[in-house]
Amino acid sequence: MTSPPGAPKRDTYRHGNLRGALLQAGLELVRDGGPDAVVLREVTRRVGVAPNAAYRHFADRDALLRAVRQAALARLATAMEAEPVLPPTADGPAGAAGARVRALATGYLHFARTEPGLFRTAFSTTDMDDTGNESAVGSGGLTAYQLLGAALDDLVTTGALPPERRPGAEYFVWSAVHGLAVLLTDGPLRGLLPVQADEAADRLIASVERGL
Amino acid sequence: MTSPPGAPKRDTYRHGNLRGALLQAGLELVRDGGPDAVVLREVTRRVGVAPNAAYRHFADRDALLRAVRQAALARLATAMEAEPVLPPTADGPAGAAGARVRALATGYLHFARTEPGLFRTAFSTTDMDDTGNESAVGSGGLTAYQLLGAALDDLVTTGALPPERRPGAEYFVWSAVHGLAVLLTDGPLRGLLPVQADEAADRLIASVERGL
DNA sequence: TGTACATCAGTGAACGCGCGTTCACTGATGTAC
DNA sequence: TGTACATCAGTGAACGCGCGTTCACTGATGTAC
Repeated sequence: MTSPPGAPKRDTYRHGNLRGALLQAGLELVRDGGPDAVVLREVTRRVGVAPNAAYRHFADRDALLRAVRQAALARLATAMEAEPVLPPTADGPAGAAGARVRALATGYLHFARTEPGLFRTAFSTTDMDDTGNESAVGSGGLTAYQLLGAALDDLVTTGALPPERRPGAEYFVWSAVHGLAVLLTDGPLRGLLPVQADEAADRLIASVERGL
Repeated sequence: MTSPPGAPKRDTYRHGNLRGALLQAGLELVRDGGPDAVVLREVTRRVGVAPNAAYRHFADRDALLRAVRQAALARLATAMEAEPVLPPTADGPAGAAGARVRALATGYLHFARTEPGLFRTAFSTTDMDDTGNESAVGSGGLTAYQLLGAALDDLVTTGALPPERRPGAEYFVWSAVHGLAVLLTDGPLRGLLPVQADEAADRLIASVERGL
């Protein structure tokens, strides 16, 4: 009467939280394998359930993948919030606001490099359910995009950023940081040594501040 | 004795340039569909040849995909070279060098937005055959990365960029431009109207120059 | 407290699909004599 | 110039695979009386 090895034991007929378990398994798969690793049969296999059981909780494979993507986006937001803010380089509230922006950028890059599978999944395209929607928020209740926007607003109110340069500023910051993250994670720069990547990240963040 | 409709006619037993034809078909598929659209059976179908005929010219599906990727990278380099250089904003060689950098960035973004499938394929990851290698060069014989490097060197020799800021500068410029390209093409910013995307691109390029 | 019943989460078997790849082959082409 | 032959590009048929999804089902749970 032993369960098959590696398969999760289950004593009740009902699972209890199958939806959550499927999502969790999806996240694990995605962690090393990216979005394509969300294979319905494999996900149910991991949870120890028949393949079609998933259809009680997700309309189809794509719905499951979307849920996994939202969860990955939420983790990104959480990682950005959690990144420690280093001592400001300048005094006063303006210096603090700058330090906050740097922390967000660092957190973004750190997440991408530590969790490349989750990062790739978070930005894998399917349809238009975007970063700004739904359950993509971090522990603070804001999305990654909203965190950045708020930090840039602070830059303006503290006088560190001229108001006329505020519009569209998030596209610039986001692009630079996202670009490096993608190049390091998935792209031609994936061969860089960690030290080199660190240095590239530092230089990039400095250049971004200068460019704002 | 009519050939099946849509299938390319072939009067000789030998194809003549099957390798080239397969590559061409791969590029067409990739153009709308990205790297996953390189399906060996579909490629041979388009060329009007038995599926296994491809194995005379490519070791396996992945080898074909790699060749397509190199071709896509080459087209990117060509597009960057071909982008017209706008009148410089400053006089002298320094102004010209700046205009050249702007043209490269604009060409990059233009290619990504005009040919999202090719762009995505060019940077789709498989193994370590990188941008800098093999047949990824444009019509001028340089890769995209080399074009950028040369333009940044000119910035230094003309005095527009302090030499101490030259090291690693390509990572910053490349990241910013690549990041916007990815966000617009594949990512959360793909919903932007063309006008908005244009403006974001202009602002980004201005910020990058400021940040250098 | 006990019984009848509706609900609905999970099952088991099956489907059709298109894929990449292998095999032994065929027959046009180019070369050696 | 003519014939024999080796080469090797493309063929035809078949393979095993794992996938997503559908179907009619079973049986534990929770509720109504």
